[in-house]
Amino acid sequence: MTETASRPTLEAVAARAGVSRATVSRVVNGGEGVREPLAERVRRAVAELGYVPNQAARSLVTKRHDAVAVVVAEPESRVFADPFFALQLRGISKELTAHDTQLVLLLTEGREDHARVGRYLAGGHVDGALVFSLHFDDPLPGLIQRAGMPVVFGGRPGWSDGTDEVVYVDSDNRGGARRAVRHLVGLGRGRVGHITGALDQTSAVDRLEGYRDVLPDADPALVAEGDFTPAGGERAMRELLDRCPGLDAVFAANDLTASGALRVLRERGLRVPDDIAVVGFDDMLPLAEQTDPPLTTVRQDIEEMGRLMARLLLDRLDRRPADGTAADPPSGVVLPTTLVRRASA
Amino acid sequence: MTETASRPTLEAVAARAGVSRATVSRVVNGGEGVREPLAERVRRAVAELGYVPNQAARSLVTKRHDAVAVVVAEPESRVFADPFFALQLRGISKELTAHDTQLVLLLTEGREDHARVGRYLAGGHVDGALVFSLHFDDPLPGLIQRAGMPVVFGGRPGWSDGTDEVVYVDSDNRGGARRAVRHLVGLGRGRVGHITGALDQTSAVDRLEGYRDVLPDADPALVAEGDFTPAGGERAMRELLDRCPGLDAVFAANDLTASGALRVLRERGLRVPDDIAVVGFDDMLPLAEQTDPPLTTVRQDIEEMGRLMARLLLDRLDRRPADGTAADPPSGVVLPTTLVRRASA
DNA sequence: CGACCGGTAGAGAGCGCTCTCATCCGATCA
DNA sequence: TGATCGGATGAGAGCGCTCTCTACCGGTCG
Repeated sequence: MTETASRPTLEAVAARAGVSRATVSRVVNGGEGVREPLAERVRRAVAELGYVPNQAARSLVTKRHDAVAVVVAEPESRVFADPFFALQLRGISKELTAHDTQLVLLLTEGREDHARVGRYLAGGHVDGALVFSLHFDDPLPGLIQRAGMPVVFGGRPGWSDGTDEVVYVDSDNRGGARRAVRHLVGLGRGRVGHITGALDQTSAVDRLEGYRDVLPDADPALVAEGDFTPAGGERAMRELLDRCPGLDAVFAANDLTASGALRVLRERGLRVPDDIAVVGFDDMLPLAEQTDPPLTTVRQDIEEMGRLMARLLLDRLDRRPADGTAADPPSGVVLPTTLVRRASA
Repeated sequence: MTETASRPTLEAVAARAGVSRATVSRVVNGGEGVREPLAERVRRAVAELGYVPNQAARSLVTKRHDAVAVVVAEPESRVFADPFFALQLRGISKELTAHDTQLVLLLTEGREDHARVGRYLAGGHVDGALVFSLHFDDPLPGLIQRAGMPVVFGGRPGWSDGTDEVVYVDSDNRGGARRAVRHLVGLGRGRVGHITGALDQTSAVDRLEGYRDVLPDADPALVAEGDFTPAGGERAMRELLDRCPGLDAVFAANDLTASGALRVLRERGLRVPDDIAVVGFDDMLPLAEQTDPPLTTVRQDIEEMGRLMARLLLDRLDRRPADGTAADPPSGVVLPTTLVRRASA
C-alpha cells in the first residue's frame, strides 16, 4: 500500500495555523470576522498545504452544489451535428464560469434515459437545470419542471402549463420569418414558397406563422413540410417545384434546409437568385457562406441565447431563499433576429 | 416559511421499513446479503417515499464521484463551431452514460481559466478527466496530468513526457493523409500541393508528414500553411496558385480548409476536379457534401474516438485500486481513417 | 472602578451516507 | 442434544465540512 498523501483537510490547516476549524472555514469562505494577522496565518497554511475544500462535504451541509445541469434531449442525432447547440453551450458556459458554477451535461438518447435524468436531478447534484426542449411530445421538460427544481428552457416549450410559470429564452422566430418573407416580397417576388421545419417544434411552427403573417392569402400549395435537414429540404423543394409553376422565391426554415433546396435547384438548372430567390434561417457558418450562391439568411445570436439562459437561471437560484418582494424575473425572453444579405436573395 | 418537504433520507426509509440504516444501504447498493422478504420491504419503502440517495453524502465517504470532467481548451472559438468536437462529446456521453457516470464539461477560455480548472479537479468533484489538448504550447494538459488524476487525452498531446505515461486516442492522421495523397497521385496528378492545418497541433503536423511520406521529393513550394479555417484555406490556395504553375491537385488539411480553397478555385475560373483535384480531411457533414463539387475527403470515426476515450478512462478508474497484474491498458490508441470519394477528386 | 457591549475565536453538533464490527439467529455436525 | 459455524442484521463510528452557540477579550460608559 503506497502511502497516498491524501488531500489535506480543514483540520490539518487548522492545526498548522494553530487555530480552530471554524476559523479556517471562515477565512476560506470570504474571511469575514477574522482579524488580519490570524487570517494571514491561515492563508499561509492553506497555501503551504495546498488545501482545497472538499465539495462533497461542503454540499452535504450547505445543500448547494454550485453546479447546474444542461439537459439536451437528442432523439435524433441531428441536434448534435448542429453548431446551433454548440454555440448555445458556449454562451452558457461563459456565463456559468463567470459565476463559479459548473456545467454538468446530460445528453439523453431516448425515452429510456428519462428515468436516469430524473434520478440524477433528484439526487441533488445540481442547483438547477437548463433544458432544451425540442419536441412537443417530449415528456422530459414536464418531468423536470415538476421535479421542483429551478429550470430555464431553451426555446419556447411546446406545451403550455397553465399552473406553472415557464421560464424560457427563445429567438424571435416569427419576427425573423416575417423579415425574410418581406425581403423576398420586397424583391418583387410574387410567388414565395416556404419549406417548413419539423412541425413538432415550436421554432418551426413560429417560422411558418411568420410566413403566414406576411402572406396570409398565399396558396397552401406554396408550403411544403421539411424537417430541418438537407434531405428534407431537397424533398420539399422538389414538391414545391412540381406543384407550383411560377415559383420565384423560397423561404427555408433553416440553412440546412436551404442547402438541400439549393442543390435541387442547381440540379434542375434553375439559377439562384435569378430564377428563384432563396432565404434561410440561422446564419449557420460556415455553411451559409459556403453554399452556391452564399445564402441570404436570418441571423440569431445563438451564443447570447445561451448566456441569457444561464443568467436567468442564476437569478432564480439566488432569489429562491430571498424575500419575495422584488419584481419577478421575466418568464420568457425573446431575442431579436436580423437579416443577413448574401447572394441568394 | 413554507414547510418544504425535504428529500427523504436513508433514516426515513429505514424507519418506514422497520429495519436499520445499514440494511437499507445494502439494498440500495445492490442488495447483497439481505434476505428477500426484508429486501422487498425496503424496496417498497424506497418507492413509497421516493427516496434517492444523496450523492454528496455518499461521495464524502466513498471518495468516488461517478463523474468525469471533459476539459476543452478553446483558445480560439473555432473549436466550437466545429462539429468535430460535438461528435466526440456525443461518443463520450454515450459511453459514460452506459456506466452511470456523469459528464462535467469544463470549457476554458484562456490562460486565466487554468487555475479554475486546476482547482476544480483538485476539489474532488470528479474521478478522472478527458482532455482535449489542441496546441503544443498549452500548459493545461501538463497541469492536469500532474494533478495525479487519471487522464485520457483526445488527440496525441504535443509534448512528450518521458516520465509519465500519456494515454490518448487519436485518429490515424498520417495514414489518412497518405491515403489522400496516394489517391491524387493514382489519379495521375503530377503536381500535388498541400495546405496544412495549424502547425502547432499534432494533427496538422501528422497530416503534413503523411503528405511527405508519399511525396518525399515534392517541391517545398507545394506546401502552404493554413490554419484549419476556410479563410486560411483561401489564403493558402492563392499562394499555391500564384507560385506553382501547373498545380493539378491539392490535399487540404481539413474540410473547412478545402472549402476555402474551392472558393478561390471557383473565383479564378478553375474547374474542379478537371483542372485541379481537391481532397479534404474529416468528412465533416453537411459541409463535405454541400461544397461545389462535393468533397472527396478522409473520414475518421469521430464519435468512436470519443467513446474510446471514455472507455479507456473508465478502465483506469476501475483498475486504480486493483492488483497490478493484468496487462496495462494501451497508452495510445489510433483509429483508422478511410477515404470517401465524391466529386472533387 | 465595575457592569456592559460588540466583536472575535473556539467548541460541538450535525449533514446523510458507508462500512466495519459485534451480535444474533437458525442450521449443521459430532 | 449441545457446541459450532456461517450468514443476515444492527449499532456506531466517522467522512470533511458549516454553522450555531458559547466563551472570551478589550474597550467603553455610567
